[in-house]
Amino acid sequence: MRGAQGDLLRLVAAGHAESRAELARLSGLAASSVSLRVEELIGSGLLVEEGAGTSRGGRRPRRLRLSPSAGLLAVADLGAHHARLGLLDLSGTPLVVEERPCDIADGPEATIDGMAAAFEDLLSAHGPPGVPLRGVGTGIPGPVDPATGRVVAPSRMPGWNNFPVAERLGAHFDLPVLVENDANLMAAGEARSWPKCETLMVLKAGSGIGCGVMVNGALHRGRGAAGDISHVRVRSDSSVTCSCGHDDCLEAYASGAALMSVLNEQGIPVRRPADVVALVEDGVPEATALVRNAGRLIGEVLTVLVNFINPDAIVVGGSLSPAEPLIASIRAAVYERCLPLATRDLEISTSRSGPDAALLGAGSLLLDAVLA
Amino acid sequence: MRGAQGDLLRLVAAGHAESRAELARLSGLAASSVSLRVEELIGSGLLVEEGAGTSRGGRRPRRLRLSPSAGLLAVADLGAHHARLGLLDLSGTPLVVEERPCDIADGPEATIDGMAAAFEDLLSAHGPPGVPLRGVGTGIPGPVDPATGRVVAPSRMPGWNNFPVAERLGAHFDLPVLVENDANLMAAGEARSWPKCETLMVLKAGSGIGCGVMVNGALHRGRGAAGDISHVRVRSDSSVTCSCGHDDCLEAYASGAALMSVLNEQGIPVRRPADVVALVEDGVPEATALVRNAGRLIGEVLTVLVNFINPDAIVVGGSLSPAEPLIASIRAAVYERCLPLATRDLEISTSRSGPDAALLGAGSLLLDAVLA
DNA sequence: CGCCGTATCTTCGATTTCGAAGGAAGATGG
DNA sequence: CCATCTTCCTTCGAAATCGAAGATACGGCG
Repeated sequence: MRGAQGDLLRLVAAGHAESRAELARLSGLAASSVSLRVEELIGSGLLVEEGAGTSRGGRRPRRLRLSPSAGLLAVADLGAHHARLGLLDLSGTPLVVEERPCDIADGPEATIDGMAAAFEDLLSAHGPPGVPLRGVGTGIPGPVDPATGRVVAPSRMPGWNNFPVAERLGAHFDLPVLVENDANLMAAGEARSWPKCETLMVLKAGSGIGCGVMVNGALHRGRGAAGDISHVRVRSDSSVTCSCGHDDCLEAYASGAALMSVLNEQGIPVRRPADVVALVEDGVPEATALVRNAGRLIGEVLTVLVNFINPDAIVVGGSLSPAEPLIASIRAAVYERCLPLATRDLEISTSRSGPDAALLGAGSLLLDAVLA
Repeated sequence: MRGAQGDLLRLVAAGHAESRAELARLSGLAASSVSLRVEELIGSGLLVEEGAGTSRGGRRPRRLRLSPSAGLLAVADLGAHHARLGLLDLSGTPLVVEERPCDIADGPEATIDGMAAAFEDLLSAHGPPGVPLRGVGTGIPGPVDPATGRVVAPSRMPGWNNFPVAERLGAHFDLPVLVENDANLMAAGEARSWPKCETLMVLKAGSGIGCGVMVNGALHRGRGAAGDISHVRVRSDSSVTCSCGHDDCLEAYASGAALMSVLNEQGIPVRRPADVVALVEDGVPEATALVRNAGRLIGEVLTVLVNFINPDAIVVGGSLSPAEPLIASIRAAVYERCLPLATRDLEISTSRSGPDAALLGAGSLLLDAVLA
């Protein structure tokens, strides 16, 4: 499962290639070599041949797929008050996804151990017998040092600073382990649905505000905090001090948490970002105005980044993203203020991958580790 | 000169490898294959063996260099009122560099044809006989569509909009042609001096403000305008309308042109950005205050980008960059406002490649086209 | 229907690449 | 000064890869 052999598997698993001919084109190998190796992979039970594809004017290709028994990945997306967990096959297709309550305030040990136990539950309940688990991974709602798998200076995860999540998770499974920021996972997940995008920005608007960037098919990590936009200073009349110690951070005005706190002060009770969305859909003017303002502020920040990075698309996800005024005012700000060249073919839209985007992203990134 | 053979040449030319052993390590090929191919390349006169390198504990490597007769590149960096031109060998080392007056207001045809003539002059005066020209390239002080080599909506190049620079230049030389934004070229040039940087931002502060980004050793182009920061809205008391039609663009406050126009209004005559630098060095308070303010505004914009991209270094170049207060106030703004994780090992400094950075960058990018 | 063009996949000899072993040249350390 | 270690480079048989030619399968067209 290493080297060039892995490259072929990766191309099939990632959905880039479906036939020997496509593999030859994408891998750069000669068609004959591809055939040989595919035969080996089929022999070892990792690939299966499955019917025929559609003709492109000549003989129909024989479709290749990863064998369902090639392996499983256990992935999670940790939120503040709940975790989404799933089992994927090696091609990233979910077998099961479920949501469990879980409080990161319980501390890292309990949370990670609980996650490991939940993975075991899922495996025994839904894992086909004889199919090996090949990797585990999770998203974290805070900055993660990619090299060490540690949480670094999270603003909304008390007790987690510097905790070695990857190590703890790896203690339960002797397998490749992935620990990554949640917005980054969303970006990796969405990227599979935007195959023609060289540069993709994914904004996660939930309790917090996060952002992930894919450049040329790879996640841009920088030194670990890349994609952070929550502590950018915004233009504002009033002056609010953010938990980071600076004034007028985007997060202090436009995050779900900020919106909820304002609404609660106004006597409108909300407990989760989804409640805010519901209020907007019910036409509650206070909520709509707040969301619209949040979108404008986020959009103004994106303005700078769009001019600079020239993404092909911006995907807005997260629990606040179903609120129409949010994305509308983001669009307005970006299209009004950015350079024509940057916005000419820029698409700004909601998720194509749906609520499991982060889990899919974890699968996609884990695959690289598994097939290394 | 194609394929794997070219990869070895490229590694030597780019300065990444100096011996067969290094080539083997970096190319992934077996040492024996490298030896074979290097022998061929020496046989065909493209590589030469030159003395011995320094030992790393064992036998000394036999140093490899590109043959001086392997070829030449003719490169230029077009400014508003002058052009820098040079001849490089294939390893990017300059043979000659000279500056000529030249006015882009004369229009694209005259400017490009003049450049071609200047290249011919340089070749006949300084080109070693028998050494073939293998590529030509130039930097443009405006946005360039990388696919077509056309100038796109330049703000300070009247008459150039949509002009096919690459085509016009290619009409004079039947060779690979490179046309690229000047800040992008600077970024590519600096990257050679910052080998350990995965992500590098280069800010060009001259008459205009430009920026180039290198990600994982490659120039990030986006859809052509990537790196543009001049039309970002800045926080300001007054309100100035920029040539782009929006209010309070960075360029309208912090570009060399903007500083010069303010100084001239104050009765302090300046004609070039270098004059502003001279005033600052002479301690003229009006100039110093202006430059300091420009640095603060630029720094505030960089703040957003640093949090987002997490570069390993920011290089400040351009004709305004020798002014100490500029870089000092950029540093102050970035270090004060950015996330600790993003600034922890961030270096902000002036050019390591000197005034020829853009020419070196053109050489570096051209090499890829020549050895393709 | 049979022929042609096209695309996919396989066969097989020629070529390239690998990698283990060994020679060459220098550093290190008694 | 000599044994030993490290690194660099080459040699040569084994193995992987290529690529041209052919076999297979499909759509379209007269």
